[in-house]
Amino acid sequence: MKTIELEDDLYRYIASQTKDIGESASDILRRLLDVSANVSADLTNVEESQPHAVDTNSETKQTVTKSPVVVEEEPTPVSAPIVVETAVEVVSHSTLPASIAKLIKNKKFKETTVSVTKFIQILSVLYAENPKEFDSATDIKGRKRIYFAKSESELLSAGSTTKPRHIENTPYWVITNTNTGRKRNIITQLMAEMGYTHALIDAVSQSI
Amino acid sequence: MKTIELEDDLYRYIASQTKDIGESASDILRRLLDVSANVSADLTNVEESQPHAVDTNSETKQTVTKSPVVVEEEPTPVSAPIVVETAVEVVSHSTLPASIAKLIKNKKFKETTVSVTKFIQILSVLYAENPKEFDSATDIKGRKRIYFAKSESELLSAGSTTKPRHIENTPYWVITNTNTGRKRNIITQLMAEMGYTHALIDAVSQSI
DNA sequence: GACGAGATCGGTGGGATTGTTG
DNA sequence: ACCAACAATCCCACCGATCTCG
Repeated sequence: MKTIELEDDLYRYIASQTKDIGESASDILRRLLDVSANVSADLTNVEESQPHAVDTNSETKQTVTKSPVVVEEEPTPVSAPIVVETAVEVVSHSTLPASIAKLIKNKKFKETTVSVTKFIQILSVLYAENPKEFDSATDIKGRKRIYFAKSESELLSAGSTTKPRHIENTPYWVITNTNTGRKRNIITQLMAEMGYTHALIDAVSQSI
Repeated sequence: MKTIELEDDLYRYIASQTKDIGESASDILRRLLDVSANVSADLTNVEESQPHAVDTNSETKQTVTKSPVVVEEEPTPVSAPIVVETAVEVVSHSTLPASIAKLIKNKKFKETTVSVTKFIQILSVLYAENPKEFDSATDIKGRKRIYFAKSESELLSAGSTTKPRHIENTPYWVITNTNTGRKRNIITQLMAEMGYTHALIDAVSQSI
């Protein structure tokens, strides 16, 4: 066995070409490159685990902060009205404000109890505000999963049950199978990389 | 960067497809698979500059071209973001600065809190700066462990739980299971043997 | 691949701390 | 016995995704 390095996007592309569950990198590449296998054994290493440790779960810490940004609450019509679909609620058509500062003050937004919905909306607005910065900040990722991608399949292939969701009015998809604490983390990391101020970042994270 | 394992013959086949001297595995595979590089390359300028994304109406221009991956867009009632295809693309190698002096001033680098990450990056750049000197300096070692080797297994066999890591864009692997102090030591010893000035060595060690 | 959301808890990686050696 | 240098155990914070609950 030999080891080679691949840039992340290339790796994801290759992974996404998996046809059979459990295929190795070699299997996939052989198919793509049309190179037939030689007849020899290939072993797969199994990782062993460590005894576990104490669990301190601090992913969800609540600190109430006031948003430092003073903005008008008036919802500004954005070019594209977005459709919020919920099984429970009645809200169907809403218009997202043009800036996050406004979004998090928006009445409809604040009334939402479903954090995934807020999560997606925040991302949508962040993209609208600055597509380029958003673009380059989407490389944030967890230990195994990637958080953003331009296709559902890319996210699916980097983890199991990631529950990808499309971000409205955006070429991006996000992972959704996370607790609220992690959703806040993702927003925090993303905004930090996009260059937002600490204060605004806090306010937005808090709003989920 | 991601690492994958390939069966030997497949590896040899891919290596044999090298067209330009010094091509990386990614370069070769991109050509063979017809996957273009994404332009992102976050070569964050050393001398600062993160636009504070407060202002909105900036142009929405998409420049990232994607691989053959199918992007499934959800039908939106209104005009979806337009993806402009670009032919231009160059960057494919590492996004690290070319010299340690720059590396330790780099914003992204300084923001990193994980010392292992910085450790690896420093080594990667040191190698890039002077592979030959680096080469001959890698013989430094501890009482039982060796610190550098060209393969993971070599390091594993010279100690228990050494947590070897591959140094990007380099044929080397390093030991990682050390406290920060020792990481500094290793850098210090290495750079000393490579002939760097005391001042620079200090600055770099300090930066971890 | 079809119920969705997300808290809970098992897993893992970082590296300070503690044990070991000359 | 003590000290400095080194090794690697082990605790903690972070991350993933299963599983509970509405």
